[in-house]
Amino acid sequence: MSGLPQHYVGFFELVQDALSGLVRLEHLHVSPPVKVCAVDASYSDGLGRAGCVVVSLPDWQVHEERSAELEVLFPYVPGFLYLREGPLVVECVRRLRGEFSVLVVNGHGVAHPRRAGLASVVGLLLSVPTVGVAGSLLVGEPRWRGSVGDVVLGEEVVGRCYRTPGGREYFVSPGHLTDLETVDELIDVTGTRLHELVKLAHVTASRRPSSRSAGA
DNA sequence: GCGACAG
DNA sequence: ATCTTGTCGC
Repeated sequence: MSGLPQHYVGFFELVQDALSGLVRLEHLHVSPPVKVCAVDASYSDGLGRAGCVVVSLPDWQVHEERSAELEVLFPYVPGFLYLREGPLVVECVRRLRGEFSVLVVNGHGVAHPRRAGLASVVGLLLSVPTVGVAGSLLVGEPRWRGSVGDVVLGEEVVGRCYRTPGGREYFVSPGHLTDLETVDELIDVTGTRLHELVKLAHVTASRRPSSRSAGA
């Protein structure tokens, strides 16, 4: 019922533990104007498709879009999203030709049971700065201070949270080569619309690839 | 044993 | 995530 062979779960946990030991949370200064890349995945039948989009801030101009399709081999299991979406995301971002400062991943970074969510794993494998943006918490609890706040895990602040005018809540955590301050700076630039970057990536991931990919 | 649980 | 009609609101 778990969706993953029981005896493999422990192994995948070890892999994730090893990866989390390689995660480096260091400051990446983000100030406008800056190009960021957002990535997300979509599914149809047994096919998965990731889409990524490079957007400049604060003008929100789209500079490049790319996508990648792969057969889906893993089910979704909380805590193991990297097995399902990691390959898709990595392949998609690798197809980008242009540059970007930070990769925004739909999922958690270090706000994870083993401190290595999809955003962290992808950042490690691609050696690029990443942050994770999620619509709900996997672990930890929010400490609201108005429309923004901290995501606390034990005694440690592992991320930030913010509430949109519409009441939606989002949780942001560093993935790799970024830190809480980077997250704050990103939220400063995008306001309460950081998740809209992921939304753009989702549109790209949902759109079937045109004969030849688009770029700048 | 029971509930929680990114996408 | 994804499958879908109706419905609420600017």
